[in-house]
Amino acid sequence: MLKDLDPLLHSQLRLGVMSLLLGVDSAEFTWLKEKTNSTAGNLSVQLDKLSEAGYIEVEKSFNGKKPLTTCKITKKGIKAFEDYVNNLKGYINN
Amino acid sequence: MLKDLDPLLHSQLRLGVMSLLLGVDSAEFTWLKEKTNSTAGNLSVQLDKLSEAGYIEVEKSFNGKKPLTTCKITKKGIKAFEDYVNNLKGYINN
DNA sequence: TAAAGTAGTTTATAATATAAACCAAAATTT
DNA sequence: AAATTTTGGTTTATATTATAAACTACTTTA
Repeated sequence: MLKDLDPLLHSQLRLGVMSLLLGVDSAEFTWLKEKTNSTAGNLSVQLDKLSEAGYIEVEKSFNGKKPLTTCKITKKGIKAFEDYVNNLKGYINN
Repeated sequence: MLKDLDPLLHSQLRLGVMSLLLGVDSAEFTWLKEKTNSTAGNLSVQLDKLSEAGYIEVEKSFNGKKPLTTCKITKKGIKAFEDYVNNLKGYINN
């Protein structure tokens, strides 16, 4: 039977962010923005959602005097991603 | 680079319908409703969207005097599904 | 023949995604 | 050195989407 897909991950931009974060130790806002080809506003909102869900950790610091936002996937995020992929397979593997 | 996901397919209910239709010759409205665990209203709307996109064909007939809605995936729908899955793999494989 | 069930559609509302507008500071241009 | 543009974002408004509620039309059952 088809399993429900975590609505937090079933969003192109949030899924893209999570996918990218899985492959790195941590990532900067601007890098994610470039890689996902998203607008800063949209990315900012979606990062907040992932952060509130505990799927990522967002650290806001300064690089000299410029703001620097760094993101890192959490254990919970990795688990959620894996579950999502497993459920998704029910849809796409016939 | 992450490819865009067809927004028509990147919806749990519509993806579920397409997935189910791939495995059968054709399917009745009530069967899809049961399998996807959706409400009739939601299913009706989403079938319309898939139909308008040419991803499925919807045939409305009568079973005796009861309405009977039958759905069938189209070639275009199969292609769109395959493309969607391929693009999705960029997000979930690694 | 009244009530309940079937098979849907239409419309209204809630949720979501996205874009536009904005902010503060830094770097660049004139 | 004052004005303009760029960087790195956030906030807010709007458009899109999903979902639920209400409705239609007909049928079956009590």
